[in-house]
Amino acid sequence: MANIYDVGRLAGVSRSTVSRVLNNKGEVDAKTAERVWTAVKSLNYHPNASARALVRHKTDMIGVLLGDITDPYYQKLIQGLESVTRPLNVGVVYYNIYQDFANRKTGILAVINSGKVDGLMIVGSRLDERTIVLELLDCGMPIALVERDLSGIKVSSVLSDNQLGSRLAVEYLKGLGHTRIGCITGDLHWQTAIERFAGFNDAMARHRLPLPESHIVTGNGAHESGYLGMKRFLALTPQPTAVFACNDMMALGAVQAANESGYSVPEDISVLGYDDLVFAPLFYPQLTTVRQPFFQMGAIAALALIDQIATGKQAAILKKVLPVELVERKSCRALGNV
Amino acid sequence: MANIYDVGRLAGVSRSTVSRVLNNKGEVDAKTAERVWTAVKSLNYHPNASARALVRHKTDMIGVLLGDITDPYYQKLIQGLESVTRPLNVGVVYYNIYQDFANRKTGILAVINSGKVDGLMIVGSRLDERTIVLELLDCGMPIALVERDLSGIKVSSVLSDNQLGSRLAVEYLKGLGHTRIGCITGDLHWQTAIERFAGFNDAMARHRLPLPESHIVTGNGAHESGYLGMKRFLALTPQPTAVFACNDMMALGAVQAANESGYSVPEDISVLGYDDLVFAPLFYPQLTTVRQPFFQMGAIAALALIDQIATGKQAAILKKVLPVELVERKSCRALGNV
DNA sequence: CTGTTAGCGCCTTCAT
DNA sequence: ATGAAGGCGCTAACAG
Repeated sequence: MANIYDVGRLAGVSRSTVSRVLNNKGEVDAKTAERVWTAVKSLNYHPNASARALVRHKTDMIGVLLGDITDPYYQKLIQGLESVTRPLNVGVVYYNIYQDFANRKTGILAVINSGKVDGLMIVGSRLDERTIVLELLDCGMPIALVERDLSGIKVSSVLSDNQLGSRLAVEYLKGLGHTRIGCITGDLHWQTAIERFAGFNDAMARHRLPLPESHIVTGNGAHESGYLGMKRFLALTPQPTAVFACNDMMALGAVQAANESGYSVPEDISVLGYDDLVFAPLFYPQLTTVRQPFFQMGAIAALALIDQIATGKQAAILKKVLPVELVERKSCRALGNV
Repeated sequence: MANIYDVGRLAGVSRSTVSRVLNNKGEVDAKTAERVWTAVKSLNYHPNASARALVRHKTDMIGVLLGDITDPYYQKLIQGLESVTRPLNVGVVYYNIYQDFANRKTGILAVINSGKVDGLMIVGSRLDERTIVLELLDCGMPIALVERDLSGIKVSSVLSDNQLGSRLAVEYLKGLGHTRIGCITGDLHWQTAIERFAGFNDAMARHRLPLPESHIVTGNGAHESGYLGMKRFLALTPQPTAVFACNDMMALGAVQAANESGYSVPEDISVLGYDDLVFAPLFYPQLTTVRQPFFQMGAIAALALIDQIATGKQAAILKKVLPVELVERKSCRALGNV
């Protein structure tokens, strides 16, 4: 593996000059530069990343903290964030929390303090993990939060408008003629879930739609809890005519429960999801759902983080709330001709 | 950020001693070691990764080349590989090829040559990319292949028995009484797809099941091609009574097409998938499918790679073919009482 | 058992 | 416009 010294020797210049042309810094004679480049090419030279990181105090890597990278929930978010990191040549390392933030804290701190990454993106986190996030923030490392807000703290965060999303859902369903609407919430330890549920309650009240307690099931975001929620609704008399599942995973569970019980969606009961995961349109019936702009969120957060890294630690403060939209597909139907 | 020098000063020892206790190398007086550890803790010291990598010529990072990390196809594979890397404290960086291996080659080479990773795991790759893989291999970097075999080349590779999988599928369907079985193949530029298709043909012939050309649709692994394939089968007279989709994604597409055309699965037509993706049981109907041992494959490949890294470049040669199994769920039914 | 010394490969003033 | 020299933080002989 050739190093910068070899290149210099082959090009007949000093290492400093090689470094200059490689990094486009300082004035270098065009002829010399060319000689250097040909040497670089012929030696198939690539600067050693560790050496460079050591002297620059910068690794061109960012870390991403998330629950589990294999969760479909993160698909578009990752695509969005990589869409900005790739062209900038910054690498990304994913750290799976597996919903065990507290126990993984030391590992994360080690990563941060060992200088493996220049900044950290934290996607989601439970409400009770506030202090952990604050500790991370304390390290002086640039940080960007996604789907999580830290009231009173100066930190970049990008969110989507969950309250709006739930309102759109309710209004869409109401527009279709539904009045008995059930809701399966997410895990209420999460900011996102709380906001969606609040938005739902709010919209139901505003539109004077009845909301008996039996029409609310506290889920946890998992497929099974959607399944169970739907079973409960199906046992009611009268049944809700529509179910708002606070994420797509639960919506799938709900659809499965309905099917198994001999009901079909949307003929017998409508199901509305939230997130618009990649597979939402691949399902039968294709899921009508509230689309969260994951791709943008990932991209914006990455941009904010990289900007902080470039300009100095935790300099740029931004709170960005993105709008959401309802994507109409096939899992809800208009009432009226029942 | 404290460095090794600070620790030494606080503990009243030289940096070498600190290094020794940190790395458990050489004999160190227990008392001294303790003083060092307390200094380490009180300073919240973590060795700088870049400096360490520079002198050790080892980053404790491995790279993973795959199509797109957000593809559900990789879920369990990643879980498996991380299950071995995490306890060993080796980091992993994912490089998405996005089916554009050739154009990303230079980027990959840069990563390799800049010493960002100690080894490379390559998951899949098209047949015509053989030379690219060979080039990568030429870099002298430890490499492990997954779902790809390089005939005549010394390289670790872990595969699953695709031929067996297809045979199991055919035999299962035959056991259920099906004789008219359609097949939607994957993209035949991929080793995996070729093997599955070969296995299917083979098993059909061995069991003397009729296989008119119309019962074979060349797909590409995507949802839509499963959809299209099913539409073609549905247009046939007589229709196949069962469809073997060579991956779950296409199986979903096939189910959707059937549903849309007013047929239901498995009552009117059976659908059998391949892969057993995480969402296979979350679907309605729950997908009967051939399970590939992704988790194990990822783990074994990671182990092989790490072993190569530890013992020396490209030392261990291994070719491991893992068995597959058929997971019976709800998308196929027995014929007979039609 | 512990300290001294010499780099790992690169970037960056400071001279020239 | 270019070279010389020092140092980023750490590990690994080599002395003692």
